[in-house]
Amino acid sequence: MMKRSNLRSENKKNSNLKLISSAIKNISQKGIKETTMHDVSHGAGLSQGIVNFHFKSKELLLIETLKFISNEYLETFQRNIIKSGSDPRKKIISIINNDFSKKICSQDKMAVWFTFFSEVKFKPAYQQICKERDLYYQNITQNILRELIISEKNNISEKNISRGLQALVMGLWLDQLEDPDTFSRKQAKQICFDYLKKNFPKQFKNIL
Amino acid sequence: MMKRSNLRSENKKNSNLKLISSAIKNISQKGIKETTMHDVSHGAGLSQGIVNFHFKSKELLLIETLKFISNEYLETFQRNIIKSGSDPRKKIISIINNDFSKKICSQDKMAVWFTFFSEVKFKPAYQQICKERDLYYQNITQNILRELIISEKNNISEKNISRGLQALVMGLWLDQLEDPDTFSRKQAKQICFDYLKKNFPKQFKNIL
DNA sequence: TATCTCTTTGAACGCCCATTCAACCAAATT
DNA sequence: AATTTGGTTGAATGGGCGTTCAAAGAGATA
Repeated sequence: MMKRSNLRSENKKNSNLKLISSAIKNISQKGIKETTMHDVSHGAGLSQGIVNFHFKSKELLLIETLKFISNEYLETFQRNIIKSGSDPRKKIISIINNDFSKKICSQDKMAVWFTFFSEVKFKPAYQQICKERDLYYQNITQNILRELIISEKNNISEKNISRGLQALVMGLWLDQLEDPDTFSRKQAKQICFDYLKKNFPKQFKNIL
Repeated sequence: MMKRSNLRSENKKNSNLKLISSAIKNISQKGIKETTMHDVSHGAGLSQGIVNFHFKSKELLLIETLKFISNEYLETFQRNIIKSGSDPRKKIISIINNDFSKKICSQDKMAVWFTFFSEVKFKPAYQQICKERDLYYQNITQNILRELIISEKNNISEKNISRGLQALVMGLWLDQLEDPDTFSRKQAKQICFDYLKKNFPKQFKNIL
């Protein structure tokens, strides 16, 4: 089982990755529909028919591409939470820092995300991937916020505040797309921090 | 000048409107790229070449369609503010009520909005229309929030809170798309009201 | 009624692009 | 070295769709 020919499978993985990277780049510059198979394969330094060989069809390539950026997001998300220890305040701050990090909140990535979002309604496969990522985010966040609510001893709705925070992040991401000139990641973060501060004044008074 | 043949110009207007309505319906069900000229014209009860006659090209039809829903939004937005008098609290509440009204925050409309949003980066014409709408919203909202900040006597950033509120609304709209089953307009409104309450506790304590 | 103008029709055209596939090449296996 | 397996190429195919346009229809004008 573990015995796999080396060079070949490495090359295959490489080609897969190059094709997905090329897809991301092209989608971020032109959108899904004006990205052709030729664009993707040549962007990866390969030739015409290769995408169909590796992914069967354009649609399946797109699904793999969405999975890829979704996983990439979740990985840094998890890594950052683990790094921040057990203090719920630090955990939620690390989530926001991650959401507006240079790597995650770049114009290209946002363009790709929202391109896929806009198709979610018509493509069950996309919806599933997005929903999974959302649920994961929501569960983690909601647990952290629950701890904060208990410590703060206020009676706000855990569901509403976590949904609100997630929506706030998404809305600010969208600003990045619509208004790249006046958008600043720093300001976006501050807006999220203010949201936390107003909801948990005691706990965040001195650290934000 | 005012003398215009009656039946003809009426029919023309009618056809225009029918085509735009058909475009909205089709886009909300399939997205822009899978909506064909045939879909649009036949959805309007007309035939193949007619869109090109009225709008020159598919792209120009799309631009007119975006203008149409943008105007529709702005009209109810303005009407609602005027109706709510001069109390800034009532004005901001009416904005939120409008944003999550059945007419504005429907699945179809949201699907169309986000379909266009996702193309904003590649289509200057779309960006202009969206940006204009955004700026209008932002100006009005910011003025209202300024009044609230003064009354409340707190020193929060007028820019940040207005940007935050707008992002919150957009993010909640997006929930409607991604998660239509668990989304509720009532809950979305409540999340926005909570946002106001936390920022202006004195003024909203007893009315939300 | 006859003529002119505006609108509508739908077949025909041509481009674009995803997909296919025979031929080729390189790596693994024997 | 010979054979098998797997990856790559790029020309050819075929379907879909935006656009064009000649012809017809309907309203205005005289």
